[in-house]
Amino acid sequence: MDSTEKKDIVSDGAEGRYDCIKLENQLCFPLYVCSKEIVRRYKPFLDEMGITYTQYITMMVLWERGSVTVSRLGECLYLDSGTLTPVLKTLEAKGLVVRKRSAEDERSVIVEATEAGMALREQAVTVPPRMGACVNLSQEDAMELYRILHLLIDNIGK
Amino acid sequence: MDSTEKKDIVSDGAEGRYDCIKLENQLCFPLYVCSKEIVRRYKPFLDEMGITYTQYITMMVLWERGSVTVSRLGECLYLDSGTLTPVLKTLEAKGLVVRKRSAEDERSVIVEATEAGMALREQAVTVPPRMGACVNLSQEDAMELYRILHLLIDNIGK
DNA sequence: TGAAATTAAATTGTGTACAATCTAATTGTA
DNA sequence: TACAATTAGATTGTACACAATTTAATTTCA
Repeated sequence: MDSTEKKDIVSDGAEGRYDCIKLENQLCFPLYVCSKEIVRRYKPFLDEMGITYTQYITMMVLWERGSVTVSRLGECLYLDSGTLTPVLKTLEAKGLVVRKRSAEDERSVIVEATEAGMALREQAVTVPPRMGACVNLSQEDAMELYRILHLLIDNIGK
Repeated sequence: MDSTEKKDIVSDGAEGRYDCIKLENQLCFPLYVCSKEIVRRYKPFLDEMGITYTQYITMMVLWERGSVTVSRLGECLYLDSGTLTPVLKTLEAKGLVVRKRSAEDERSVIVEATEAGMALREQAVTVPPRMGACVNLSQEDAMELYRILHLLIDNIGK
């Protein structure tokens, strides 16, 4: 059984030819699934805050940096204006951010958190501990994952 | 400098309180970025085939399994009918798949690749080698990443 | 057996993502 | 200094992704 199985893997040319496009042999697919599913897990916590995941990471940048231009925001989040413009309009409609044209360069739009936006930070700090429990990776695996993902991001950026 | 820096990290209470919601301390964010950016890298290759990433992974399941129901497809791809129905209609319009109601259970819809859909497999096998070059991870890191992502998927599924 | 519960897809509505294009402001340079 | 090139955002169009709801078929079980 062992030897025939081994033989199969090597000799089965018909199977081997398409191995590289099997779902289970992809690296991209589990990446895509993990991203999607973890964002989905965030939803109940973010619902409490009345924002979506994209809005959440946008607020993270504003909490950390105060005010930033749309283009800087795009660099931080790997998103373009086609995505950010509607997200920022939504956040503005919710009263969490304000947008204003830069005085020095009228092309740029400066975004910053309002008082309500900054206040949301207090609810936000309760999210990671609760998420961590549900991700449930060992410290070593989490660090390894972190390291490799950032390596990958650097490589993709070329 | 070293000691003051160390002291800062420990003593700066104002910063420390919000560390957990800094973008750089997230695990989910690089996951989200990697997924997005890698899918974007696939685009030129998939454009040659005339399909999108979601359509590509759908075809992978069909190439591998022959015919499957929409719900089985959803289990494989972690997608629901709200996403799959329009994707499958598009693939059908392109002549790559056919959909038919199951005879045994009229609720189920069976999807399978057409001849044109199966033929596309020949172009598909050229994609992973070309993508691999652009991802550029060591064999060890790729395997580690694969392992941890699947661990994560298992954990999230609870 | 027949009504209630369950299941499978489809539909609807909201919110991203991103390519491509457009407009307006700024910069570079001949 | 005009004018071409660049840059910043916004807009448009296409394609997911998912929650919630709906419809139709099948199962359960009182």
